[in-house]
Amino acid sequence: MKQNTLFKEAYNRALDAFGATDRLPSEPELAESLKVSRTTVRAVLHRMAEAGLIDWNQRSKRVLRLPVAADYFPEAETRSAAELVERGFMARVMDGRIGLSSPINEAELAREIGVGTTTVREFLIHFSRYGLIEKRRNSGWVMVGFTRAFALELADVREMFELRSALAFARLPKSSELWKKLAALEAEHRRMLENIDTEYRRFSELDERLHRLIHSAAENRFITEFYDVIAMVFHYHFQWNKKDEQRRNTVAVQEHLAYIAALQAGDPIETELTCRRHLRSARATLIASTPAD
Amino acid sequence: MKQNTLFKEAYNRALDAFGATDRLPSEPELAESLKVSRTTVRAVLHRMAEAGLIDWNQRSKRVLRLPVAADYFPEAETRSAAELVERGFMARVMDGRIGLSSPINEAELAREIGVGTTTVREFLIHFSRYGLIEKRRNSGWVMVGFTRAFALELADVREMFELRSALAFARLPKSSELWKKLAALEAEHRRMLENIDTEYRRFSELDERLHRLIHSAAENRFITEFYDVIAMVFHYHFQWNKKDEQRRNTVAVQEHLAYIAALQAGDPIETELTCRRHLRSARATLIASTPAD
DNA sequence: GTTATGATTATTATCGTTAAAAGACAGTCG
DNA sequence: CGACTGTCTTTTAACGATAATAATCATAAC
Repeated sequence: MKQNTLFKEAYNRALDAFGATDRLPSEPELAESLKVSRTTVRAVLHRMAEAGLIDWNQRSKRVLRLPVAADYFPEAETRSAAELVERGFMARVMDGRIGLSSPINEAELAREIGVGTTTVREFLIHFSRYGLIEKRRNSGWVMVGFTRAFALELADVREMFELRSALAFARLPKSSELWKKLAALEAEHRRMLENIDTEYRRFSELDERLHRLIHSAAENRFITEFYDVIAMVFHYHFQWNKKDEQRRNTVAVQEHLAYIAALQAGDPIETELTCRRHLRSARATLIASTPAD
Repeated sequence: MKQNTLFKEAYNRALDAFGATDRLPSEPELAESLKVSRTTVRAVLHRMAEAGLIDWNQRSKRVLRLPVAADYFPEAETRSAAELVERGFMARVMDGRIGLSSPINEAELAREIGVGTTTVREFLIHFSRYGLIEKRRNSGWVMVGFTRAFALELADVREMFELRSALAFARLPKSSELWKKLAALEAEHRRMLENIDTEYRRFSELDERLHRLIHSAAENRFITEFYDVIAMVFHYHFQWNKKDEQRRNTVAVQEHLAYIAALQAGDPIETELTCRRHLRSARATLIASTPAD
């Protein structure tokens, strides 16, 4: 049966929002801020009243006491079956329990993760869009990606898309919101470079934000969505290949800064040059950590 | 419950293969040729024996009589629930019952098509990879594609990919198998042009084969897979927009021939020119039939 | 008269179950 | 001895059922 994880998660977030105010807002307002339906909001309010946190009578929702740690639901109970499957699957990919050409067994995964087979199946169908796993009719799934060929093909498309996006970015009117975001990212890069010895592990997150920002200039859903594939592959790649990480990331931050400067100058030639240079090292890093075919 | 559609379909195909020979091959051989497991082959043989078609005793499978129409299972019973859903959904998109920003109701679709909700759900998850429908959390799906913006974004990526593939094609060594396939397609184009008045409806199929051939030169799974999206959109577009079809297709065949000639000449400049010209008209046709935003 | 509430209805997320189909294994036939 | 068969085990495909959640609608409060 479906677990009320959404309710529990919303309840926890609602507790976080118990601020200075001694009255809670209306149901529709709460629904809006918690991003859930009114039905769930009402369930949350009922529980708060039961727990003696508020005195709830129609429109009046008076705060009786502030929440303490014991009022929160354990975080584990706030994860839907679908999330459990995703985490469980990814963990298995990362630690190698699911490796290249491993067969993937729906029932076994479901049992281990503790969810129904349907949920696992739906996750795999969805995940197959990234091209890393494939299905054989009336038989199981196999991991096919993470080969060198896969990485090369991914890198090729990435370069095509990013170059186009970067040139579109350079052409943006100076009034665009994206320039402000770029400036903010530039500042973050500089801060990171100053403390690179301690900060270099945060690079992969910064990298994703910069590339997504640039891709957003293309205003093309196919390009934007393709970045999901890249992000996933790089995310897992970064988890694997820790060798030389600090040096690689330092170089990458510098490449980013040159790239950002070229964009800000609106110089297409320099943009193309710095973009290519950065993507070339990203490609090399990725390729180096894939098994040879 | 799962229906034995695979068995029925394999049985029908096995009947088709009842040739001159009076003995059927071994189980593993049958399994190989029918592309099913031995389990299914044995079910087929059991049924054939019951129907008096063969005398089956261990390795001996003697043909007693040739199959007649009544021996076949009705075609409707050979379609899996998943296929039913796909056809049912597509039919609804084409005849407009599911239109732009229509909400899509899993339970309702399932009831109408006569399958379980899970099957519909899995189809929708899979189909969502084409970017035409989107899901809202804990709520239904909506049709979002087939807008002008979607068409423009699709056309942009298509041009990027096809240009790259075409240039790769032009660079292929003359020994490549792909040149033979291209020559065969060229001949088909010429034949079609001669009888364009009667043949023009077959163009869309020819178009897909040519473009898939060209894309295959890129040897990139992301490019190849992207053509699935294009093919689907064009397929449905061709179903809708019958206006002016003969004239459009005549022009397109001529553009194809020029494009093919440029490829065969191995001339990159001319390839790019003819490729762009053809894609420009394809884009115009597509855009013209999408609703303005 | 607008916005909020309470009650009701519709729809999704997820599970457990079962027939179909695939796969494994030991024994048998040529 | 190697391929084939019969039997048994494992796994997928698909269904129906139910709690959670969203959506709707009439009424009440401001």
